[in-house]
Amino acid sequence: MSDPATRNRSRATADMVASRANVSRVAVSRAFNPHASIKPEKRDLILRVAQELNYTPDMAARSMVTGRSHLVGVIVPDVCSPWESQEIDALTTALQAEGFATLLFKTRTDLSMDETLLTYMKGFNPDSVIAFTENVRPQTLSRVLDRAVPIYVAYPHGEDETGEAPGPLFDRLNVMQRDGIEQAIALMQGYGAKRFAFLAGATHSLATAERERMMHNIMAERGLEPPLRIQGDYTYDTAYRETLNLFRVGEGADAIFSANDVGAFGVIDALRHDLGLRVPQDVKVVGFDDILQSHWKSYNLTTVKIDLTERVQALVRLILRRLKSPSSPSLTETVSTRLVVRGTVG
Amino acid sequence: MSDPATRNRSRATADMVASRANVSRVAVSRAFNPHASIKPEKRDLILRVAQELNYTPDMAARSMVTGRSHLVGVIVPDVCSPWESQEIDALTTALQAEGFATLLFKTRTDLSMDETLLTYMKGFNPDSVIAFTENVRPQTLSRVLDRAVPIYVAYPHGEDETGEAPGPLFDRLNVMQRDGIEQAIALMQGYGAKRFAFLAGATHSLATAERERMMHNIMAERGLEPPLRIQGDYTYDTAYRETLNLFRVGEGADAIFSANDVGAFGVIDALRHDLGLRVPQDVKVVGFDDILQSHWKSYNLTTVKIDLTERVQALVRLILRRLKSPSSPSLTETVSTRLVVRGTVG
DNA sequence: TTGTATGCGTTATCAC
DNA sequence: GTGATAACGCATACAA
Repeated sequence: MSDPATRNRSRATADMVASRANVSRVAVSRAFNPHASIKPEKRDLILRVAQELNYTPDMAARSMVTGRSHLVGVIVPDVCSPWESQEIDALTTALQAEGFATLLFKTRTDLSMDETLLTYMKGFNPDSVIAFTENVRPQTLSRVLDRAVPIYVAYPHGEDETGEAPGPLFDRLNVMQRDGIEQAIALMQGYGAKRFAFLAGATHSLATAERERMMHNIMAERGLEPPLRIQGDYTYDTAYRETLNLFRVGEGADAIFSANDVGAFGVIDALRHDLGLRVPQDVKVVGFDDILQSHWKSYNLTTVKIDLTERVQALVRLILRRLKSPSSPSLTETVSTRLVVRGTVG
Repeated sequence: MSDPATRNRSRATADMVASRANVSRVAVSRAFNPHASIKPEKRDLILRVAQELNYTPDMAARSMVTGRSHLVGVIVPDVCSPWESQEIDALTTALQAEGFATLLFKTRTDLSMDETLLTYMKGFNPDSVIAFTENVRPQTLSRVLDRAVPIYVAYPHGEDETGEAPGPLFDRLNVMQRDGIEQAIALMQGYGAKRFAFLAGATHSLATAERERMMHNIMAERGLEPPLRIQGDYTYDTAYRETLNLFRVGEGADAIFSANDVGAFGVIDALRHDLGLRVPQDVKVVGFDDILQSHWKSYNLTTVKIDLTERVQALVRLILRRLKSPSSPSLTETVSTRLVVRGTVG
C-alpha cells in the first residue's frame, strides 16, 4: 500500500543491501563509488539488489565524511524576474548534469543582504554559493560562509579585469558591458537620436550603476550631451510611470536606454499606448539582457545581449575548478555583451 | 585573510563552542533548540560564543538523527515559464519563513518524468516534494520517494473533490477550474462570439486536458458548437505559428481560449501584427493563469486567474500538516479560479 | 580485491 | 536543569 498512513517510512540502508546481497557494508559503498575498486560482477549484483530495495546512498551521511554536500546555494532577490528565472533554469540544468542540486534562497526584494539568511544557508553546507544579489559585498559572503566558495558576479569599471577595489581575492565572473553599450549608443546616434535618457535599475544595483557610468563615458567620447536620468527599479510598472513623467512634466527624449529589458517594455508601452508616440520613429528604445520575451512581436526589442549559455558555463567552470583545487589562487571568468538589433531603433 | 587560498576552511563545531564556553556539547545543542530546557543565561552565553566562532549547527548531522532534512524538493520542467517562476518564488518565500530550504530540480522539458531524477533527489532526503510536472503519476513519485511526502497538484474532472481515479491516497491540491472557464466562455458569448477555438498546452499536460474537457462541457450546456482545437505547447512561438495556420489555411475563429497566458500573447501578436486583425473587435482572446505580464498594456489580457498566494499557502499547509502528523489520512486542499476582465474581450 | 575499525557533527535517551 | 553515552548512515585508512 502506498497510503500515507501505511507507507513504509524507513529508508533502505547500505547494511540492508549488504545483508541481502551477502556482501559487506563497504562493498555497497564501493559499488556506488565509480572510482572504487570492486569486482564488476559484484558491483552489478549490489546495484541490482539496491534497486530492488529502492536504496539510494544518503547524501547527508555521505557529506559528513566526504565534506562535500553536492549542494550549490543560489541567492536571488526575485525569481519572477525573467532574466533571473532564465539564469536559474540554465544553472540548475548545468549543475544537475555535474551532480549538484540547486539550493534556492530568496533575499528581500529591497536587495538588502540579510546576514541571518547567510547564516541559515551555511547550515546546509553548500559546496559553493552563487549570489545574484548585486549589493552584497564578497567580503560579507565569505565571512559567513567559511566553507563554501562564494562566486561573485562583477561588473568591472573598465576593460581591466583586475581593476576592482576588493582585489583578486574572490572567484568572480566579470561581465564586460562596454561593447554592447557602445554599439547601442552608436546605433541610436546613427539613426539621428539627439536627446538621450537612461532608465536606471534598482537603486543599489551595481550592474545599473556601471551601465550608467559607461553610458556617460561613451557619450562623452562621442561628443554627445550627457543623458537624462530616470530612476527605475527594473520593473515594468515603474518604468511605465516614470516614462509618462518624463514626457508630461519633463522635457522628453528621443532615445531611451533601459538598464533591463522589462523596463524597456514599460517604456515602449507608455510611449505607444498612453503618449501616442511611435517607436522607433519618434523615440528609439534599447534594453539590456535579451530575455526570451524580447523577441515577442509587440516589443521586438533591440537590446544588449548577455550570452546566457556562455555565462552559466563560466559559472559552473568556476565552481568545479574551485572544488577540484581549493587552494588555488582566485579564479576569474569573463563574458562579453553585444547588441541584438531588432525593431525599436530605426 | 579571506583569500580563497588561506581562508579557514574548517567549520566550527558544537564541541568547539562548548569548550570555549565551558559547557557541555549537549548544552550547545539545547541552546539552538527553542524547545529544549536550558537556563536562559546559559543559552545567551552559548549563543554569544557561537556567534564569535561563526558557528551554525550542521543540518546534515542534525538531519541524520532527527530524520528531518528541512529540505523541500521542487520539481519543474521549466523555470523560465512565468507562471512557474512566480510559483517558485512564492513557494520559496513561504518555505523559508517556515524554516525550509527549496531544493530545485529540473526535468526534461518534454515533461517525461525521469525516475533517475527521482532516485537522485531521494538521496537528499527531502522532507517533502512538490511536483509541478503534470504527467508524473503520484504513484511513481511515492514509489521512489518513500520517506518524503509527495504533494500532487490535481485538476479534478468535476467539482467532486474525491472523484479522481487514484483515490484519496495522496496529499493533493485540487484546482477548481470550472468557475473561471465558465465565466470566460459566458463573457465571450455575451460579446457575440460564435466560432470558438481552444489553444491546447503541452500534449501530456493534465491541466490543459482538463481545461479542454471542461470547455467542451460548458459550451455544450450553453448550446454552443464544440470549439476548434489548436495544438500548442504553452510557448509563445508555437501559439504564434499555429494561430497563423488557423487563419491562413484553416477556417479561423472569432474567440480563442488559450490554456495559458503566454500562449494567449502569441495568439494576440499573430492576430495583430501578422494577420491584421483587431483584438477584441475581430477576435476575442482569453488566457489562463493571470501571470504578472498579463496586465502589460500591449496585451492587457482577460484571463482566468488562479490565486497564487492562496495556492502557495495551501501547499505549505499541506506540507506542515503532513510533517506534524505523518500517519494521518491523506490531505486535500482546494483553490478556486475566477475570471479577471481586462481588454481582450469586448 | 576485500573486510574491520574509526570518525563525521548532531540530537535523543537516560540518568542524575 | 544538566551531562555522559549511544545512535544516525556512510566513506576512508589500514590491514589482510
